[in-house]
Amino acid sequence: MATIKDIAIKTNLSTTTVSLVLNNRADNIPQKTKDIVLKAARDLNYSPNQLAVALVTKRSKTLGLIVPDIRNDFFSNLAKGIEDECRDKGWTVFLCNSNDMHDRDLEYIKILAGKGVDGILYCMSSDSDAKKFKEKYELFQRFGIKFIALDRYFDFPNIITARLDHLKGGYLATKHLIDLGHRRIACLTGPNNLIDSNERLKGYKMALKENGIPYDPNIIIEGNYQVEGGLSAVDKLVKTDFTAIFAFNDMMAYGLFKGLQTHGLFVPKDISIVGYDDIYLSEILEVPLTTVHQPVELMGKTATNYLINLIENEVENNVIPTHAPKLVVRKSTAKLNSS
Amino acid sequence: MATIKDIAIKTNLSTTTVSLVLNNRADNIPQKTKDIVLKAARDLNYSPNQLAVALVTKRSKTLGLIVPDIRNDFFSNLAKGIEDECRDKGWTVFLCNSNDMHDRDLEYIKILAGKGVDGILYCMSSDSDAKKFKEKYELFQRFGIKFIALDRYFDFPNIITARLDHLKGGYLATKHLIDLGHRRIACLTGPNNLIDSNERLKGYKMALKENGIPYDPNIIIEGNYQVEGGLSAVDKLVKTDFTAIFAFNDMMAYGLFKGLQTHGLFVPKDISIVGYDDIYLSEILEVPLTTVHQPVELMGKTATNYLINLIENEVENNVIPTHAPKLVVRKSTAKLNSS
DNA sequence: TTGAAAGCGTTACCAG
DNA sequence: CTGGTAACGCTTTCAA
Repeated sequence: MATIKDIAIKTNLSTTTVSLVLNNRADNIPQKTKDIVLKAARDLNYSPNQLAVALVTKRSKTLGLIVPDIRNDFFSNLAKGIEDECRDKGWTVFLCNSNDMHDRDLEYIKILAGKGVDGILYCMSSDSDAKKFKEKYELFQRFGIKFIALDRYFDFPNIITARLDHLKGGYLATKHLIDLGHRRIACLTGPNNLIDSNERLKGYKMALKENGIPYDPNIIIEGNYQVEGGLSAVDKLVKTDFTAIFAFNDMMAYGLFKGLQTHGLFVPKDISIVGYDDIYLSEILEVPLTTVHQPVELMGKTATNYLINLIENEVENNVIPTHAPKLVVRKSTAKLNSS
Repeated sequence: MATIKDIAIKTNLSTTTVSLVLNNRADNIPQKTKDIVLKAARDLNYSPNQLAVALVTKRSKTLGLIVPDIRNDFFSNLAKGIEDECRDKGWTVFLCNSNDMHDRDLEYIKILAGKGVDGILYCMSSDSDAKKFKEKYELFQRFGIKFIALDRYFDFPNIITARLDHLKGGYLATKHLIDLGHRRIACLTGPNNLIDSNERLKGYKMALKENGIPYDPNIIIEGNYQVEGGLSAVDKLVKTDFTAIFAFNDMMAYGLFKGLQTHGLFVPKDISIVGYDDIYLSEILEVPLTTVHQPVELMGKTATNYLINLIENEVENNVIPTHAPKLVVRKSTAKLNSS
C-alpha cells in the first residue's frame, strides 16, 4: 500500500504538502502543485491508512454496535438502518453480539474502546437491571465514549435513548379492538421485567380507561414472546369470556391462532387478534395478522445520525424524537358479533 | 485513557519494560518488576490502544464482513457464527451491507482496506458475474487482503471458498420424495444465474437418474425465492400430473402450500412438498414443512476460524470442508397414494 | 535486567 | 507557498 511518503518522494514535495492537498486544506497551494499530487496519488493507488489518521486525529469515524443477537429480526433490522446511515456518512460499524449477557456487554464496551470507536449504539442485554445498566453507563463514562441506548434503557440523567413508542403502540392496538366493539379484550404480554412490555400494557390500560372499560387482571397473561407462549395461553383464556386478544408480539399471536384453532375457535369470526412487530410472516399467514408495525430500521438510522452529529459537533442538539408505531389492519380482527 | 507512558512514569520504568511485561514477553524481568507494572496498569485502568498496536504491528485483529443484506435470515445467521468465532479468538468484525450491488462491494473492500482489516469474509452481491467477481478478486490482491468467498463464488484459481453442499441438499430432498414413491416430482428452482440453485438442480437430476426416473423440463419452473413465486408456480403446475414438488427455498414452499390450497389440493395428502433452508417459520406452520437444513452459522464459524488461521500462520493449511446440509422430515411429505 | 531510540502513517504546528 | 519536525501510542531492535 502506497503511503503519503511515497507520494512525497515521487513528487519531490514534502509530506505536509501532500497531506494538505489530499485533505483539501490546500488553500494556499497553486492548482498546478495540487494536480501533481493528485495525479501521483492516483498513479500509486493511494488510500489513506485510517489507523494512522485515527491515531493522530483522535477520531476513527467508527462506531460500535452491541446487540443481544443479530439473528433476531428486530436487531438485524436495527443493524441495517445503522449501517446504512454509517455508510452514507462515511463511517463504519463494528458488530457485537452480547447473547443477552451483561458480562459480554461490559467486555465489548472495553474492546470497542480499545479499538478506538468514537461512539457506541447500545442495546442492552435482557438480563440487565438498573444496577447493571449503571455499571455499563459508568464504563462508557470512564472511556469517554458517547453512546445511545437503543429501545432498552433505564432512566438515568444524561442517558440518550432512541425509543419506540410502545405506549402508543399498545394504545393503538387496543383502541382498534374497542372500535370494533370488543370490551372483553385479553392481553398476552411479554416478560414483566421488560420495559417495552410494560409500556404496551400501559397503552392498553389507557385505551380501556378512556372508553370506560374496566381493567380485569384475570384476562392478562404474562407471555414469553415465543409461539409456544401463545399456544399455552389459550388453555387459560378459553375459560373466560374474552372476545379479542392483544398479543405483545406476532410470534405469540401466531401461537394463539393455532391454539384457538384446536379449540374450534376461529379468527376473526370468534376471536379477534392483534399482534405486535409486523414480522415478515404476518402478512402471508393463513389469516393475515392485524398488527403494530415499528419503524425499527428508521430508528437505527436516526440514532446513528444523532450519534455521529453528537460526536462531530460535541453538542447535544436536542432529544431524539420517539418513533411512533403504526397499526396495520389486516384480516385477524373483525367487528364483535359480526358472525 | 491511560497510556503505556503513564504507567512508565508512575513506575519509574521505561515504556519498553512496561510493554514487555504487558505483552508477556518479559522472560528476563523479575517477578517483582512485573508485579509493579501490572499493578500500575490495573490502577490506571490501562487498556492498550489497538490503533497504535495495529499501526506498528501491521495487524489489527479485525475482519470485515460483506453481505448483501443483514436483514436476511441467511446472512444474519452467517454473521452470528462469524462474530462468535471472532470473539472467541479476540478478534473483531466490521459489518457491511452491499445491498446486492457490485459497486458497493468494491467500495467496501476499499474502505475496509483503509481501516486496516487483516481479512475479509465476503459474500458477493447477487448482481455479480464472473467478470465483476474477478474485478473484486484483483482488488483484494492489490490490497494484499486475504478473503474467503462465502457460499457464492466463481471458480478461479486460488480462491478460498466456504461452501454449502447444495448438490447434496438437492439430492437428499429429491431422494426423500422418491423413497416415498413419487416419480412425478416437480421442481421450483431459484434464479437460474445463482450457483446454489444450479447445484440443487444437479442434485435433483442426480437422484432422478439414479432411480431411473426421466428428467422432464416441463415440471421444472424457475422461481425467485419469494412467496409469490410459489403462488404463481401453482397455476402452471396444476395442469400437469405432478404428485410432489421440491421448492428451492422455504418461502416458495409456503407460497406453493397456499396456492395448492386455493386449488383444493392438500399437503401432504394430494401433494408432497419439500422446502430448503429450514427457516424458523417452517417448524411451526399449519403443516410443518419437510425441508433441508443448512449449517449456515457453523459455516460462518469455520470460515472465520480458517481465515484467522490463514492470517496468523500465513499458510493455507488445507481446504475448508464443505458443509453438508441435512434433511429435516416433518409433515409436508407423505407416501404416494397414502390417501 | 533495563532503557534509548527508531519507526508505523498520519496530521498539525510553526518557520521560512 | 512549502517544508521540517513533533506528536499520536505502541513495538522492537540494539546497547548498556
